[in-house]
Amino acid sequence: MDHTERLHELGLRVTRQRLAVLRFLETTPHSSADTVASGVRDELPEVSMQSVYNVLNDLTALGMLRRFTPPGSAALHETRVDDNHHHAVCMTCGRIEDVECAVGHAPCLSPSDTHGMNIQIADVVYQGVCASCRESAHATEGGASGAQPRESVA
Amino acid sequence: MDHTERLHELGLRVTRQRLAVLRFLETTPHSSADTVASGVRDELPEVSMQSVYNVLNDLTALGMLRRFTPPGSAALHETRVDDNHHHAVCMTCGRIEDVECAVGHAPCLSPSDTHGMNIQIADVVYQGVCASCRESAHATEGGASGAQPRESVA
DNA sequence: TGCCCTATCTTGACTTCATCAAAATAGGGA
DNA sequence: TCCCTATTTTGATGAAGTCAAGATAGGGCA
Ligand SMILES: [Mn+2]
Ligand SMILES: [Mn+2]
Ligand SMILES: [Zn+2]
Ligand SMILES: [Zn+2]
Repeated sequence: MDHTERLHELGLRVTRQRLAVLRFLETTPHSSADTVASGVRDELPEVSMQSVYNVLNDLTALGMLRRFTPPGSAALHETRVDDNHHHAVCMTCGRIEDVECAVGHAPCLSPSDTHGMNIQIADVVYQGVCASCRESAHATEGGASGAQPRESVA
Repeated sequence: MDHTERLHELGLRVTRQRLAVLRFLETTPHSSADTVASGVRDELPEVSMQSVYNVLNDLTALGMLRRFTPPGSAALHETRVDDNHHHAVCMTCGRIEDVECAVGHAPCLSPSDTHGMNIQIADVVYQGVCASCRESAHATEGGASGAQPRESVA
């Protein structure tokens, strides 16, 4: 089913803004509202930021988009919904990879003790260091150049 | 080991601000910077917001505190570190519960395919509806009162 | 096809959460 | 106790996102 059909199904109007956002996220998943706005403006120069936010919010609420928020950055969006996959974020360069669920079908939707909560979503964000960042860190061995995590106390 | 000792171990000065933040989070986990500031001001009325942010950032970076960011709200903090437990957030009232890891010891630190990333942290945020929110929703059955998820499109 | 209603979009102000920079303060080693 | 500098305070600034009101344009229907 294409985007137009799906929007109709949901009782939504098929606007250029909505289609442009959906098309953009189809080819560029894990995009922030800013990134979506820039990308969408290639084919539709006049879209406002507010419209991007509106579209992202509405389509996310209706399950046509998925959103997740990596620590320390803006919310990201993708069209891949309904498979409850996870995300790995590089702590050094910010790269993001999809990670299939480790435990089988609807994994991670069954925590050990939910304290009576009726769990509907499991957002899993792994943080680590990607291969290329490990290499460049190794290359500069103890030096102060190259990709660095942000400085800390003391 | 108490907070003073631990701060010394880390080579940090033992300040009233740091101790107050640690003491407050000991009894009130899952607190935002704002909540921490309010709580800390009971015993130390002069602390600045900036100091609260400084302390939270520094102690988090050094592993003395843990931080996680539930979707749509400010970052929360706790003293319970090193056990990689998870969190369940009620989508209606915002209540937060600790959830032990489902899969054993250092669970969730082993996703199926990490795309070469060296995983160090697994942040798992479950979203659902807590027992008391289910009840009050049931009580008002289709009505427009009571705790409601925020309104959506159309 | 053209009209009309209202969902959607645009504009512009505003909120919240958080960081930056520089001067004042206060740990803690000598 | 004195001094150095880590830490705190103060005040400005930035990023991400929401709110509200008027303008625009989908799309059902004559
Ligand atoms: Mn993804
Ligand atoms: Mn916790
Ligand atoms: Zn990387
Ligand atoms: Zn609840």
